[in-house]
Amino acid sequence: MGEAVSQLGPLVAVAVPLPLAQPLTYRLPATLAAAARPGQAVLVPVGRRRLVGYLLGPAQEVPRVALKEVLAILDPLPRFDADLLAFYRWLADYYQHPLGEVLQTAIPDPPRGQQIAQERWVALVPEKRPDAESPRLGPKAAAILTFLAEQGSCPLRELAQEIPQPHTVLRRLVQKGYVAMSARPRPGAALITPPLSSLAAPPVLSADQEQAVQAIRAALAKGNFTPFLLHGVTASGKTEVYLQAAAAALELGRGVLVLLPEIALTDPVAQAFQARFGQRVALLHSGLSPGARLDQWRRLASGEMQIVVGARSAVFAPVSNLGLIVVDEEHDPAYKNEGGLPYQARDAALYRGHLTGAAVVLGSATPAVTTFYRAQQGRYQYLPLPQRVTPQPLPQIHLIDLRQYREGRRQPILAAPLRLALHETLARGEQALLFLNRRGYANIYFCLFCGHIRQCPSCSVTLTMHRQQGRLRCHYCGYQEDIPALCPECQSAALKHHGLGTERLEKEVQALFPQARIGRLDRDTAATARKVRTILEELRQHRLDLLIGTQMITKGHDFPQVTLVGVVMADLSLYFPEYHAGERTFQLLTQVAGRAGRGDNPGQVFIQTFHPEHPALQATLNHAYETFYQTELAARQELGYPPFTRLALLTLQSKNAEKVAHAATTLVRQLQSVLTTAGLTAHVRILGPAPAPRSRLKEYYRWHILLKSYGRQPLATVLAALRELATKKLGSAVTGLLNVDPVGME
DNA sequence: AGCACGCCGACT
DNA sequence: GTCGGCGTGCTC
Repeated sequence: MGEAVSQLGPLVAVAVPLPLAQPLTYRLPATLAAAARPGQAVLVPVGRRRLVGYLLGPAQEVPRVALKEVLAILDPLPRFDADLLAFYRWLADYYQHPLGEVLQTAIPDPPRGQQIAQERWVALVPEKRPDAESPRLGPKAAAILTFLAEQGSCPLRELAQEIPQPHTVLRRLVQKGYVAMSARPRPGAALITPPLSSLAAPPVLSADQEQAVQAIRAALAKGNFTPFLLHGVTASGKTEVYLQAAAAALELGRGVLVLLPEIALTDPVAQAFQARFGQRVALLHSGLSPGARLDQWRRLASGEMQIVVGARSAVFAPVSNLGLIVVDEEHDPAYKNEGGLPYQARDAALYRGHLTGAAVVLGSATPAVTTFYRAQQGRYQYLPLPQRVTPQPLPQIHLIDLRQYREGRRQPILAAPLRLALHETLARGEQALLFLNRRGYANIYFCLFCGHIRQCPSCSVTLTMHRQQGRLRCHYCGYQEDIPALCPECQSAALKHHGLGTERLEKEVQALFPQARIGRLDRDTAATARKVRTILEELRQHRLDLLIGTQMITKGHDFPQVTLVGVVMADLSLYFPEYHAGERTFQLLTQVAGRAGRGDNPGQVFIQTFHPEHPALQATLNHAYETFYQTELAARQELGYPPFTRLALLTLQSKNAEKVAHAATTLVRQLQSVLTTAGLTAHVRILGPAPAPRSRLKEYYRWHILLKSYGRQPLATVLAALRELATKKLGSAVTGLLNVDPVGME
């Protein structure tokens, strides 16, 4: 990144991974001054701890604070330059998160959480054991001593996992001399180099592709921020446009950032980039160790590699002289990070492009409503790719109204038309996919006698029955128990299950088609990426006739012999607690439907639903993106949802039910008065407080406050005030989580 | 986020 | 007098 020699004085600002609004100030010892550069990882003392922080720049003396010294520079190569820092600062501001935590999320070296260069260890002092003479010890003190006697010395962290909140007691044990505390360094991570591959030549472009490439080329030549929407149906050749745009950027000496919703070494887009550009491509995939990830960063930052391909966190990568950003499948919800820093990688990519004057290409067959709206407004250049580059027609889609296919009093899992189509497909020796977005056997287990429904003890959800494992499991916190033989409430044996998951679907379909070779792909059968590949490979080699699966099957590559796709229950995703459940359903179904007929034989898609009239389903039926978009946009306007408003969702949580409820009510009142004083009552609406859809999760009671804002600035004002209120006035037992531009409402 | 300090009720 | 639970406040 060609860092100029910095003029760092004796005082420096360092961002540390703590929820602090401001960086901390340190003295730079003379021995380090010459080597110090902004962006370097440094080791600093914070309280009694030592943390890895990042050097931001020069600082002023802090009144009434005795400054400590930077202990070491951990790596001479800066992790970021001034441009990247500006981007990180914007993220911190936009998502209302401390800069130190943004850096922690963005930069690979401290991989996660509090990566402390040294950790505190505890051990018994051998010559000093409590005996009959000693004062009596409490149960917690005794537990600590027993634990240490068994474990020998161990990190304080491990002790705290076993014995919660040991600090007060430990302090006294140390004072008495029974326990000793010390600091030990942590081991580092090894470096791994990525594989190389031979380079492929570009194919000839269609007229539409050519036009798209020319438009992007023109933007690159100007060097201004230019956003594009590349709207192309499945198999319309988006990847080739990305590749040639990347080649154009490289010719101009500019770097390329490619984001994919998920990434594995086998990802077709990732492979295409490697095949075309070889060693110039850094792959940031989930399988990399922290050390290997850092190695890729170094090569990018030094300019040795000019292209990075990765999942959402690659948006933070230090590409030098960034000129082109590609966000493939820009509508995909995987771009939204939940937990930690809840950022939207696609939105962040747009802002990064704005900062560095890059062309930003958002590609999708089913663009997010928000994205398409901006293209319609002329804020993004619209690049349509309406033709498939392969000769196959789009698959024929049938909606099955489940209400019309009851058989007596029973509702069959597969209605007659789908059963028939499956039968014919299998008889022809072709393959089929069945999609059901819920795993397990059944999702409710209850007592016919007293009505008791098995629920998770820590969450307000029903337990899902997993019959093969003989367990009831919570899909939110991982709690599990044996399937009870008798009702735990009334001891009755009249226990019954209800609802449908992939495990039961597999069993029922196998009973219908005893000869068929059936596979299942969900998180139960394919916990690892390798297992996913194995199952998909079996399908490709036609060692399976039928594959049943959750969303995981929507993301595979081409399966030329799959000619039938069945969606078993489209309604599952239609009624999620999300303002864009309709959009998600449309995107999901279009993607699933695209799995049918990728080879020589035409494809058929059957979608089972109780609501065939729903606009999202009608639009899927007719391959009518724009019709769907118009309906959805009108609904969003009516209800005041994005793109017409900006949302921020505040979740308050606590193990104490009364305290959260009280804190939520108080906070809403305070926010209302903030609105009134700021004169923003017309611009921002506060909805709630209301119990969250999952009102209890992992033992926490949860309340929601939703902010709806017309315009970006009013929301920023309120969020700044909110941060102030939330850090001071929530009460100790209540924590607040802020999600700017939330996707789900869970 | 940790981690320390200090207040206060419970118990020897 | 200790022990230990819990709330409060700080970290350069």
